[in-house]
Amino acid sequence: MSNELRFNFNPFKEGLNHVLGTLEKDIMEVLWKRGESSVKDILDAFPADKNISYSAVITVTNRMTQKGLLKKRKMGKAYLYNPIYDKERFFEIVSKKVVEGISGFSLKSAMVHFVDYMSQMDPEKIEYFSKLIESKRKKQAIQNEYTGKTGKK
Amino acid sequence: MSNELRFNFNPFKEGLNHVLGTLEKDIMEVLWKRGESSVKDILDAFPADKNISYSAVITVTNRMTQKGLLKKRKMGKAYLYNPIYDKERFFEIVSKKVVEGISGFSLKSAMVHFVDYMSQMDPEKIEYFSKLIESKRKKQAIQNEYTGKTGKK
DNA sequence: ATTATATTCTACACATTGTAGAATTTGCAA
DNA sequence: TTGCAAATTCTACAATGTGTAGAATATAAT
Repeated sequence: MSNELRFNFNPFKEGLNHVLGTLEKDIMEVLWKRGESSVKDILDAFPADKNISYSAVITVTNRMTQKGLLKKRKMGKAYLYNPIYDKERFFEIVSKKVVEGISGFSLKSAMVHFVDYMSQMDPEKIEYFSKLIESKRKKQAIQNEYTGKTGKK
Repeated sequence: MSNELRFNFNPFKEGLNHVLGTLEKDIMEVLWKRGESSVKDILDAFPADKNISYSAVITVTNRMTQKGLLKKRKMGKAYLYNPIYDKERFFEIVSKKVVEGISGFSLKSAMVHFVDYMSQMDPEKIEYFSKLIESKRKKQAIQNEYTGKTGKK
């Protein structure tokens, strides 16, 4: 069984909802905040006005477990759920996969729009990015000296 | 009625299937190749071994029309379908939206992985990219001289 | 052993995509 | 002008993903 994390990216949503459904997102956020939690814990953590059944939560946490988002372990009579990836790592994984995907889809467009996007941001952002690239280029240049290669991987 | 193009991006597929279903993709490719075509034209353009019904194609072309991918016009007794965006433009639109999405999702990760991705490519690619950025920075610097602003939008 | 509580099972709703049969419409040709 | 071939529309089912929850069942702790 492949346990690799699978997801879709919806460009028309925001934040975690790019990748997760509404309830999935709520659950994920509770787990990241509280750490390992039972279904009851999760329900208790929801705002009082959020009316959602025990069953609904359990169904979704189990689906998330199958999807490779959560792991669970039995503790007493209940299961405790915990994210497989912490929040940073999760964003990391999604970013990587989407960036690779969109780069493979159309590298040139991706580059152009990426720069466009950044140019609307702080100059700091673009600065940081420039530095990232320069350091990468230097690394490559050094490697090429050693290997005599062209840099193509 | 909002006619804006809507799509999901599946990072685990390839090429057009990042964004389109299998049949949708086949249809789109026929239309980009042949230009305006009837359902029959599309069916004829499919490889002989591809067994797909007239109804199936018509259903999907109509759904694609609703989704903002195709437009249709009546010609004789049949409808002719045509992509709203040519292939370049389509890739353009998808790239832009996904890049904006993933940048908003996690700019720093996006930057890092974007550079990583390119560093596995030709040095030319990274070079091109560096230039894009530098020219953008210069443009901004000039603008700032005029406006006295910080560059923040 | 009882019981509160947690799980499992099942199921329905909606959205997207693939698929296609049946019924109906329609344009053109004779 | 009418009849037929061809095209459309209508309807429907399957699979997948997500939200939702009731009913039945299992189980741990007292």
